[in-house]
Amino acid sequence: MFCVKINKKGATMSIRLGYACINSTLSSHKPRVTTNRTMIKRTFLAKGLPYVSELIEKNTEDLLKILQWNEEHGITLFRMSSDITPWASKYRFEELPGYEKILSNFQKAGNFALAHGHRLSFHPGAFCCLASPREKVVQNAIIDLNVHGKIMDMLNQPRDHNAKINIHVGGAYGEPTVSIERFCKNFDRLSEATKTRLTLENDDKKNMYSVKMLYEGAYKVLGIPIVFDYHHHKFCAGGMSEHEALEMAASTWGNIIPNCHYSESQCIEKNIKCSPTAHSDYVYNKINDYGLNLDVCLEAKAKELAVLKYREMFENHEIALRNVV
DNA sequence: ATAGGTCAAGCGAGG
DNA sequence: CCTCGCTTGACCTAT
Repeated sequence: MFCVKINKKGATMSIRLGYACINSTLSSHKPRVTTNRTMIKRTFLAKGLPYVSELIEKNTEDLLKILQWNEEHGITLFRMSSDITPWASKYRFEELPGYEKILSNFQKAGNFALAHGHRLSFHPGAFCCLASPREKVVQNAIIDLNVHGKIMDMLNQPRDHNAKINIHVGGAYGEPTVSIERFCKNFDRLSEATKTRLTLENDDKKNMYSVKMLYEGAYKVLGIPIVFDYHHHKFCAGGMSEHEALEMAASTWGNIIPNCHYSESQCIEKNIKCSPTAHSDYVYNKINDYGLNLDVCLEAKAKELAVLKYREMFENHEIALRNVV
């Protein structure tokens, strides 16, 4: 079924664009506006929770500022940075001296998002391996994921995949079928706040997880929706075309708008030798939605500027054309 | 103020 | 064996 969204100007569009973690415009302001204040281990050990609390208070204040900037620029899809709460797997938020303020900041930001129809998400790090054969690694992954679930709760976000916490399976260990079974077993150990929001993304390495493998190994077992990454699919297609893989991923979302990632290769953009999986600053091609209604997070180094540029290249142009016709 | 080296965690790919 | 890439450049010290 084809759904059409109407934006404020009354134009039709079937892709909502967003970006990840950093607003480059605001982070170059003085004083800078960022949610990415963090610290190295030595500083964490030396300064402890009071300093952590101080940074999180600033980060959470700035989250609201970024969302306000997004609202002013018509961007309603945003992936939050896990750096917003540095070292959060090592303490409980309630232990922080500024906890009340932090909770309040989170609530303000989350309520702003709800009030203006913004969709927020997380993408916890590559170190988060729920499929690991090593129990200690799994325990760390569970703690880290549950921190993200807790933050989504503090943000008053729904306990469903609108407020997604997206990860990769984390490792195939040469036996992907066995490893994704282990992933499913460990999924049960997560908190409700996390389980209800968790999604899985296809990998960019051919010995890891394609959309089809995620579908068979995790969606059919647990109902976990699949985030389709256009760029990754090029390196791990699992025998499917882009269209087929996107359709399959989109079918896992029920009544929630499917979330996708889109990026392009830096070596092509810059005409240099580099890893083909490294991301470009901007994106240059029109994203094919194959007639689906999608939320697409641009993974481009220029961040929000890449969203604005994409719109200039494609959406404004289309609107202009439509007005002519 | 800025440059340069360094930085929690896991895994897989490539040299 | 080492480095890179990944959710992301930011932190910290010396100058």
